[in-house]
Amino acid sequence: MTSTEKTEGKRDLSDVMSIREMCDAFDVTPRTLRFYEQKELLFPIRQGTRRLFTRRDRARLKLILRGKRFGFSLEDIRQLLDMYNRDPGQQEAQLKRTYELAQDRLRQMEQQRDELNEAIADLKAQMAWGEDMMANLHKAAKN
Amino acid sequence: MTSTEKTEGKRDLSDVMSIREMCDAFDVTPRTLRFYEQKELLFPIRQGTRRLFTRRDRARLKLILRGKRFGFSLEDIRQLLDMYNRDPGQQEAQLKRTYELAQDRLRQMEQQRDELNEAIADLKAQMAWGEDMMANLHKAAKN
DNA sequence: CGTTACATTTACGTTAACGTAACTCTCTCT
DNA sequence: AGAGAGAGTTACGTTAACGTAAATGTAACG
Repeated sequence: MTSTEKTEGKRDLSDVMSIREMCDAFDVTPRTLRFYEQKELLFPIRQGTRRLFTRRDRARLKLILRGKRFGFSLEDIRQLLDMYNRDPGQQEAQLKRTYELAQDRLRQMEQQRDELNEAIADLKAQMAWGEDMMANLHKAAKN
Repeated sequence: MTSTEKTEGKRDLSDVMSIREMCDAFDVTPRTLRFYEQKELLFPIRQGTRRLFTRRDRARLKLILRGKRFGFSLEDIRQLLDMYNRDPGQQEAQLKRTYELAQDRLRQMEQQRDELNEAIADLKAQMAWGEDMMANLHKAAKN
């Protein structure tokens, strides 16, 4: 008991970051961290009124930011994160579900990329047309 | 005068579409057309209270929808459209300006595509990792 | 003339992810 | 004790492109 209290106490008090340290470390604003807490994406402990972000919070934040880069919404991310910390039993089904979500997202992203490529090609074509127009305008001006 | 009135009258009354015809032809909702009118992207004439969309409106709508595919905002599109119908004189500067905007947009789109490709690659890597996890879970279950 | 079928106007609602006041609280330094 | 630095809370603001509801109009059909 005493040893457990001691080690946990050590972990909680030493391996902890203030809101500003978090902002500097992850390049986010305080507002963002508070927002994520409100959305139940992070659960910093409180020292009086101050937030103290644990190792666990930092791990979650890393995943959150990665998820955002993948284009997942915060709500999607919250659900995924929840799955991994609830019911530490049936890991398999959860992993599978995550994998499927990732597959869906991957398909969306690839389709989006394809559409973007199409649009890029179209726009390039239009621009070539525009170059012609400009060239002709110059010729017309010379005549 | 009389001939002008006659021809213009013919054009305006025959070559004109109702709001529903427009919706069917361009696959948009009435709300969208009214919204575009309010935003000064379209200028349908009025028969009493009804809107009548002219050939010119249809041409503009085509450009609007194309612009949207390119990711331009309606406000951007309005400005571009305005340039082409105002001051039919200095076409050159306007064309150049449009061309530059298109170039900017093109760069944005290409960058966006690149970022998307990066994210896709990352996500694929993560998924491969997920597959490993699942495989290991199965092995662990068998032992 | 009643009803059906569209059209129109007006104006508030939606969504995501924070930004931005405005004000309070708590320390710490001097 | 005064002052300034940071943290915290509350709550409204932002942006784009329409959606949607409510009330009203009007044209044609039977």
